[in-house]
Amino acid sequence: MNHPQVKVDPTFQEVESIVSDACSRGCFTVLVADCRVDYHGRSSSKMGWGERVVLLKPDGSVLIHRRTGFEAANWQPPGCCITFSQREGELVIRADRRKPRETLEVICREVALVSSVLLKDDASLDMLISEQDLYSVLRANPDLIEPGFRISSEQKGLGGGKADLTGLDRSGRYTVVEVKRVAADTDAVKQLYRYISQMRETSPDLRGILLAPNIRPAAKRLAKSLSVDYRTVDVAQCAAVFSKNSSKGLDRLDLHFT
Amino acid sequence: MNHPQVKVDPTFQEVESIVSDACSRGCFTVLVADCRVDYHGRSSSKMGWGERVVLLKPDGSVLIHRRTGFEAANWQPPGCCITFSQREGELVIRADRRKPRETLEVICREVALVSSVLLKDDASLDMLISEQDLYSVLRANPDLIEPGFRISSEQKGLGGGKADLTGLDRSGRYTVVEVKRVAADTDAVKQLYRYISQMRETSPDLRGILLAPNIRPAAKRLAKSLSVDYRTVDVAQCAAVFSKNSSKGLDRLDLHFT
DNA sequence: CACTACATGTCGCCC
DNA sequence: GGGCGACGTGTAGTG
Repeated sequence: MNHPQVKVDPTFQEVESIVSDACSRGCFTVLVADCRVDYHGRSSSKMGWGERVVLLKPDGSVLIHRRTGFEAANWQPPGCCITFSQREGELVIRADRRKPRETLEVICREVALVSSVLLKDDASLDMLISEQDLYSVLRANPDLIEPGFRISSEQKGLGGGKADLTGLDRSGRYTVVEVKRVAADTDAVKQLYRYISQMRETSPDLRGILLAPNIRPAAKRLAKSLSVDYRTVDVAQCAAVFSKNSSKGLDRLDLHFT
Repeated sequence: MNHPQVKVDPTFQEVESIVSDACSRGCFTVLVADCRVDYHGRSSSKMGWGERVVLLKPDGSVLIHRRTGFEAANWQPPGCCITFSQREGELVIRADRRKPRETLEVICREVALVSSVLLKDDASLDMLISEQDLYSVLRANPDLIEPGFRISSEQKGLGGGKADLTGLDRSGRYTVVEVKRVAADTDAVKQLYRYISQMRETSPDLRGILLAPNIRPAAKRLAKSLSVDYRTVDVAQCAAVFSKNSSKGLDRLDLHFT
């Protein structure tokens, strides 16, 4: 594994030299600094002096993390231009974005640690049970939607969006199915209803089924009032089916539930 | 400024001792490690071996950052329980969340750097032009909504949500105003329409105005079909008014546009 | 605890 | 490049 370059209590000179070297070599840089931060762009923010962890990535993204909280206090997305300068005994890290025009300035009065490392990382991040994977399992096991259900299309384009699944229920009624991997909220109901209301102009007998692990109370009420049916799907079971068959090297079309 | 504790190429023993010490003292920990990551919860993901930067915060949040990209590849929000263990020559960092039940495992086969530091940071992060601030400016300058407009209420609670502003237009027609700091999308129109449709039961002559810097075409069409009016607001101008008056120490009630 | 609206959301897909 | 919807969205405010 690549050795990180580390310097405790560096001078601003050392920070600049280490970081500019890091940038040119595509390194990931971590700073611990006593700084204040100004941001201007879609919004504006100002954060006073305090000690934070600053991440500088080789793709031009910047993250300023405070002691607590999941989200970065300030940031700049990938693709922005990072420059350094010194003024009045302070080190200024500036990250500029073009579109939308946004500027971020990290003014450091002291840097406690600078570290840069060339990260070797070719792995892919695989979401093991995405909404797509759910479709695969459902396509191979339409009974999980409703006993006797027959799927006729997947991701069928409709005005203003795509219907997840369409098909015929056991009584032969044409049905649009909206699949959610997480709890269905009112937006999911509205989304499904948008498809249905368009198609009902031509086929008034159309059914709508919202398929999700569970449903929020407000969404349930809305579904009821809009005559949209709701059915539960066991995502864990689908994930098990999916991973079981994936490990056998089967194509998604053959993900049969046994 | 507090000195960071740093160790290059630490043994797993050293990592555990440094990090457990860090956690107990409320320190912020940064690891550079060759690791793979498993996540299970609302979704599931698997990421193979690679070198990443792992942040462990004293509030229990975990972030795993890869070489590029703004977002963390895997994470755990604040409040989760972090434990360490060693098995088969690997260091396992486990972060568990209760609600929803989610688990994150970072399996390290090598740690290149561990650093922990007690961050001193009492500053507040001030967003200089929030939606609230926009209301302040609009309240003091209702003509920015529409010439002759008179505001009667702010954040008025309605069934299932809050109307940003209500008031009377120059002709005395009762009006609900939905304010957006960014481009208005279809959700904004739907949100406003929900308020209006409820209130139209009692006052059928009700107007709805969507006030935003600009509007998406789909939202514009929807607004038209639902008889919701749309007007632009210059957020930059409002921000200028806001900051100008704020610097004079004026109360929000007095943010007059001059 | 559940629901709602906001976010410098970011990201990826498709036109 | 802009529009549009999804996200393990997270977060704050409120009943």
